[in-house]
Amino acid sequence: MKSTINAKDVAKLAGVSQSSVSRVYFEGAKVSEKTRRKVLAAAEELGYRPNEFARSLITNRTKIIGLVMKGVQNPFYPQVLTQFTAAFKKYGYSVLFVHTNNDEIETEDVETLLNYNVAGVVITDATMSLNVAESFRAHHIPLVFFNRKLSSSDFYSVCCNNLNAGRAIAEYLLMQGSANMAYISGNENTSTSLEREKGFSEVLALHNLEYKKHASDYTYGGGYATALDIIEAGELPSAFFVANDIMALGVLDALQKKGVAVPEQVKVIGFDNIEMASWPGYELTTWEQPIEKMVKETVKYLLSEMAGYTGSAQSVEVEGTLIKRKTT
Amino acid sequence: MKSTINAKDVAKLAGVSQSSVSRVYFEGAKVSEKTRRKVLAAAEELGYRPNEFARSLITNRTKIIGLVMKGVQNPFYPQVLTQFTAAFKKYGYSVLFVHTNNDEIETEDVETLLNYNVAGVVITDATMSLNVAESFRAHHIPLVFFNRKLSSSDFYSVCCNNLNAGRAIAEYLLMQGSANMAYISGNENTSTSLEREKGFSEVLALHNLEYKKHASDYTYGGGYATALDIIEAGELPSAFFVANDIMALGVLDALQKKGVAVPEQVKVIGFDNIEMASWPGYELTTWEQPIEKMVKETVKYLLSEMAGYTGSAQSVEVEGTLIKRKTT
DNA sequence: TTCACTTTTGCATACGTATTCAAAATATGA
DNA sequence: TCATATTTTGAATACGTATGCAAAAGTGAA
Repeated sequence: MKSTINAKDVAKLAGVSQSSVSRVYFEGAKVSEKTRRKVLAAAEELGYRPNEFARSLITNRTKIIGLVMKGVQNPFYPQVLTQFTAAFKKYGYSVLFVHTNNDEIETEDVETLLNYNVAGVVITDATMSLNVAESFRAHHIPLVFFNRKLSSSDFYSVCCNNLNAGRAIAEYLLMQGSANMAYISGNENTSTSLEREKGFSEVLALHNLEYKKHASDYTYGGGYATALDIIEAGELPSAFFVANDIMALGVLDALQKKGVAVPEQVKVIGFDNIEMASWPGYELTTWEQPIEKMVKETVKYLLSEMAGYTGSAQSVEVEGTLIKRKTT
Repeated sequence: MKSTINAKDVAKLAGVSQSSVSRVYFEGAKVSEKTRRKVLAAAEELGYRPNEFARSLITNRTKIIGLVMKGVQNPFYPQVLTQFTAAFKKYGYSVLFVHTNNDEIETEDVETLLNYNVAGVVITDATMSLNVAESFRAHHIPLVFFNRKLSSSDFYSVCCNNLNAGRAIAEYLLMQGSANMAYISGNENTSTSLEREKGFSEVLALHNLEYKKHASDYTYGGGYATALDIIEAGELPSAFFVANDIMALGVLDALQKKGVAVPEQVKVIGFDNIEMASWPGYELTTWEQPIEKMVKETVKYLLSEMAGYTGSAQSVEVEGTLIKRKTT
């Protein structure tokens, strides 16, 4: 089998010109039904597939989306990854996966994205300096911050409505009769953690209630250690709002270890609704992030920007839902 | 900023030919130190980066590795994904992520990999028909099955030594005084589940011991349901060997729900050593798969095949380690 | 200096596709 | 039927790079 069958080969066999072959494979080009059939038959016979690199070279466009991710320890993100790949596949786009250890995407990875001239970029977990974000803009590469906002917010971002979620959670806990609450935060420089807290504190303030804030880091270990500290300091509240599920699981395990009854002594509510939250061992009440919708919004924007770049910025917020289980 | 600065632009500014610019960026080409400096200075000034697509078009090679994955619900695999991206990055390769829902990779995804003329392919979770695997061979694209073996084993595979692991686990449980054991399998057509069982049963047979096999599916829910069935049928053994950790966690939760004491009444041992196995709520004894080594072996093979294709097949088995915790 | 030899450079070309433009084919209308 | 409008086609070219080949530049010995 010859490894490189090109449009010219197909053209010869089909008895048409290379241009016609090209047109058959180019979305929206005009070809008569007759030549289309001839070309497809010849292509089938030869096992022809258009060379993506030649295409990209001449169109200066690609069908590759760069997806930047950091925290794969949190099961929420792998799920995001697969949903994105599935969603993009529908439109013929493939995903170039970029993993960063640091919070901020490394220059090397930025170069990769630029070298491959990706059609668009999704940043999930990680952050990106303003400089770098601007350089994508200069190249007219659309960019979406997924579940994060850049402080200078003239970039597009898609989030769950964290403010409303925080409010609803506070109201729910109040309704359940909790008065002495605590918030266990994620990494403190993330917009998600800050906004969840903001909504939460707003509502408590309306009821003239104080709450204690404990800084943590969005990891299981962090949640576990933080809860242990709180218990040992004798500062147990009547309810914990934990900034994400994986931390909340750590909190639950710490409570269990210390023999604190959930939800009788302490209520716990998480955020994300990862699969593990529904496990019989946990049955965690939580706030569901509507991943499908968020992904859909992201893809919609990227597709429209790829069709015609505007660089428009917006902060899209999708509403989530409270999932009541056994920890409240 | 002009979006497309090419080698000719750099050449003009540096006062050399386009070929010289090309040679500066081509690994192993000969350029004098003087022109190299001139070119790099000019490139820096213009913000030049070589166009990957033009490169790939002419060299007929790429720096893209296709990574095919199915089960992201099992935390083992996201970890594998990040380790691969990190390892490949060192050598300048990027990862094209392909997610498949079915066990077998879909034709559409195969086409994607071929269209992008990937330099190599890693199949982790999924399987691939012999036909498809052969077509990669026909294109001289090296292929590694990671943690899986194809039945017709003339393709390269890298696994943990599952046979030895199964043996060691049986011996360990025997030493702990268990006699009446049960194996909870993963998907039954996977080489991993079969080989783990084979080693396990070998050793038990040597001691003239029977064991009960329960078919399950490598998911938490599967482990949970299977264990519940066993308990309700009154068939509780003195020890469970569970084919992976995520299932073992389900088993532990089922046992806890039914008030079965672990390890007093039943011992449980898993496989993989995912992060959650070490959580205080579980403390699962398990078998550690040496991911780093497995990844390293895979990358080593792919790099050598990319340097010069041989299509050689081998079944590499890396030894794992028993991690003793509180469930045995 | 001259000559032989090695290294470096530039020219020209090729990779496989999309796209412009003019020519050819086809459809339309009277 | 012919003349005109419309659609389809093919030839030629461009995209940005790598590379074979020959010319140029550099090196070293005598």
